[in-house]
Amino acid sequence: MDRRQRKTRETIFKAFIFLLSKKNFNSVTVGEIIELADVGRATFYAHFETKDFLLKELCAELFDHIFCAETECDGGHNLFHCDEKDSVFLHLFRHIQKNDNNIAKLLSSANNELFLEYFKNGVKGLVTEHIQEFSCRKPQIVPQDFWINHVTTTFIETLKWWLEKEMEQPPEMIAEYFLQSV
Amino acid sequence: MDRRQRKTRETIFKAFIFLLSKKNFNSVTVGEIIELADVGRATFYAHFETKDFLLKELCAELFDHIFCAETECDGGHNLFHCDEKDSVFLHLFRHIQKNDNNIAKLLSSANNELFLEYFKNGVKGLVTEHIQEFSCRKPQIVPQDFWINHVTTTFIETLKWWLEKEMEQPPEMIAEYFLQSV
DNA sequence: TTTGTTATTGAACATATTGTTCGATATTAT
DNA sequence: ATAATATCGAACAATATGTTCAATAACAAA
Repeated sequence: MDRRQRKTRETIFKAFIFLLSKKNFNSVTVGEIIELADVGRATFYAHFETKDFLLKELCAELFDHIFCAETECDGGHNLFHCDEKDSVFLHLFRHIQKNDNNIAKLLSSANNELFLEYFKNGVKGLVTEHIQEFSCRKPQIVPQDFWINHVTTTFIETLKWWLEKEMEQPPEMIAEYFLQSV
Repeated sequence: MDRRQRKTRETIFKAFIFLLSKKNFNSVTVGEIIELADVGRATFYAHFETKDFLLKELCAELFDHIFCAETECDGGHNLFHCDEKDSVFLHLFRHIQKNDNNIAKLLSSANNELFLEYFKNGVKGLVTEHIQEFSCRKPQIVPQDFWINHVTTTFIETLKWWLEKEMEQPPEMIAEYFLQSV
């Protein structure tokens, strides 16, 4: 990809993230974004069809690499499975707390619903792969897809609760809360 | 309240609900609402400051009366406590399935996030009042507000799951799913 | 019924936002 | 150097927002 493209793409993302931390998605206008990013109007629309597409691509950039880490289970960069004793979910909590790339910031912004909805898809994939670790606690009567959904949303809601508390608890404790309540 | 006011207020709500069932909140315009409701532009703004206020007042009208039913525990209209054996939550599931006032329709529309967020506040109140019924299952280590939040969101997510399945299961079964998984 | 009050109307209005177009300019890769 | 391409900026039509105002209709109380 052209360096110019990469640059404008990044500055637009940066401006967008900043504005999302100030106000909610609906009231952020394209005009504000391009003014803050200092790019031409035509340039914006050359990159993103609409504001909604901008959001989708931002989500993809933020979350996608997190949820495909199992496949590349080789080097030291792997977030998951590096320590057999620790659960995948503890690693996720840790990774979010490190706050490398604005994830925690966005997940706890006024628009958290927006991002959490996207985030949920990734978590659901993880849960589905690790569902056997929870199957012993599953009540007989509930269907499997209900159970997967329940474990997933319990993770999400645990995370939301943690973010609202401004992550004052250590990730180990939060992971324990999650595991205990499910 | 003036009959004229009540009438236009209702027709605006009706038009709004119809449009929300067709497309998402952001793409519904004031122009569409007043055209469908057949009221003047000035009339709309005499009733509602903005589209967001319209949404809030609609939520209030739909949900508020449901969540203060405990106080008026006298006549046969009472949704809760009429049968000591049944839980408050089973009654809620039943009431939603009856679908008197578009609640199920809106909760399962493309905008369900919008309404469920509002709905959640009411459920949280109910859960808080009935939390002792769940306290025996509460893990020791989790704080009380975490536990209340968990029970609440489990209810909400159970409801969402049910709505996605188009309420094919009887409310008794859903209430059982909910009670078992929490 | 009459009278004073209030809600609605419709049209016009300024303002803001969206998404597109196009020629000129600057940057990149070969 | 040259060809391709990204950006610019300004203008543009189309749409949406929210306000204003005088005329009209519906209401409540006498």
